[in-house]
Amino acid sequence: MNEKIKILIAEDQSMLLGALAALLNLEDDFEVVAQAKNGQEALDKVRQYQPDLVLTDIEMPTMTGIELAQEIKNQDLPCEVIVLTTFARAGFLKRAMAAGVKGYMLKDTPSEELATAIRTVMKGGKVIDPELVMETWHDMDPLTDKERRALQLVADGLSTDKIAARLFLSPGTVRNYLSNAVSKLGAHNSIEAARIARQKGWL
Amino acid sequence: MNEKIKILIAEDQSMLLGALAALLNLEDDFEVVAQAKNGQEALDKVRQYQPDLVLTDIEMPTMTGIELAQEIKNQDLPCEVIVLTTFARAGFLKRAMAAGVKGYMLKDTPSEELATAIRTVMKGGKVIDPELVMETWHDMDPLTDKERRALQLVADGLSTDKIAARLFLSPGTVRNYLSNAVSKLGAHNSIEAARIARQKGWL
DNA sequence: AATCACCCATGACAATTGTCATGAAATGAT
DNA sequence: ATCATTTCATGACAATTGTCATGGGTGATT
Repeated sequence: MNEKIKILIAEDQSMLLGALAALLNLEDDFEVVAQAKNGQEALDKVRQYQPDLVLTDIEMPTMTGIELAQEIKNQDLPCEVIVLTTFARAGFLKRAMAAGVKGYMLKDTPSEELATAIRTVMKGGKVIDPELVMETWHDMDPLTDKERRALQLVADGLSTDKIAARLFLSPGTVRNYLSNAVSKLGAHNSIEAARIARQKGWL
Repeated sequence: MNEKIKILIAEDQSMLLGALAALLNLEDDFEVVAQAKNGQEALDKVRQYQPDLVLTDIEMPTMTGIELAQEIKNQDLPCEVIVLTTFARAGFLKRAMAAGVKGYMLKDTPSEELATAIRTVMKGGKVIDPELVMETWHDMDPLTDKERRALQLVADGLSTDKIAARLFLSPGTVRNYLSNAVSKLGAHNSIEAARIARQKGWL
C-alpha cells in the first residue's frame, strides 16, 4: 500500500492556511504534516518534517515562496514545490520556473483542481496553466537595472532628490531613468510605473 | 434535534471559496448550501437558498460584501452576515456595522476561530475583534466630499487638469483640494494620499 | 446681528517631475 | 580591431504638482 503524500502548506493568511489544510486532508492519499506562516518557518519545517510536496504562496514575510523554492533546490531537499498565488505575474512565473517549481496555480482556480495538480506533480508532471504561460511569458522585463532601482525607491515613497542621494547619482540622471521607465511601461507618471512594474513582478 | 446552520459563502477567489466550504462542512452543525463568486450572485442565491448566515469577502465584482449586507438588510432577508476580509479598514468596518453586519473577521485570523464565530453570531452575539475596533474606530475620515472625489480621480490616474474638467472646477481648485488631502493624510504626494485613503477605506 | 469655523473656490508662485538633447562607457556583433 | 547598440549619466527647459493667500457662502454659536 502506498504511503500518503506528505504536504507542507506555507501561507501567511491563517484562514486560508487552515482551510487549505482541511481541504487537502479530505483526500485519503494526502496528509498535511506541517503549516507555516512565513518563508523561513516553512524552510525550517521542510527540514524537520521532510514533506513530499510544498504548497506555497509567494508573498510572505521573511522569505518569498520563490526564494523558498530556490533554497529547497539549493539544498537538494527531496520535495516538489507548487506555487499558489493571487496574481499572474510574468516576473514571478519566470523566477518560479527558474527555481525548479513544478506547479504554478492562481487562487482563482477552483479548489477541486488542487488535489489533481498535487497528484500530477507527484507523478513527475508539471502543472502550469498554458494560458498563464502564454499571457505572461512574452512580457519581457524592459527595465534596465538602474531604472529598476530608481523605480523601487519611487515605490518606497522617495523623491527624486532622495533617490539621487541614495544611488549616488545626480537628480537629472534619476529623472531620466524614471522618465524612461514611465515610457516603457506606458504609465502616466513614475508612481504608476512603479505600480505596473510591481504588478508584473519586475520589481 | 436542531437543524444544521445553513451557510452561504461569497468569495471571488475560487480556491478560498472551496477550501472554506470544506472547512465548514467538517462541522456537524454546519451545512454550506451555496457558494458565490460575486455580490450579485450571492444576493440571488440568498433569496434562492435562504441561508441562516452569509460569510462574505468585501472586495468582489458586481457588488461589495458591504453592499450585499446592506441589500440583505434592506430586503429584510432573515439571515446574518459575517465579513471575512484581508485588511482592517476603518471605512469598511464603519460601513459594515452600519449595514447590520454581525461579524467582521480578518483573513489572518486562525481558521479554528471561524466556526466559533459563526455559532456566536447564530446565538445573537457579535464577533468583531475589539483590537480591530480600537485600532480603526478613531480613524475618522478627515476628507471633505470634494477632496474625496478629487482623490478618487487621482487614484484612477487622471491629471489635475482632467480632474478639473471632470468635476467642473478650475485646476487651482483641484490642486488645493489635493494639497489639503496630502496634508491631512500625511502623504508625500497626491498619489500616496489616494493609496492611504483607499487603504483606510475612505475611498 | 455679529462672529467664528468650515467648506468650496480661485490664481500666483514655488517646488518638483518629466522630456529631451547630448555624450561617455560598456557590451555584443562582425 | 572596429562598429553598432545599449546602458549610464547629466543638465536645460517645459510641464505639472503643491503651497499659500485670498475671498464667498453656509451653518453654528454667542
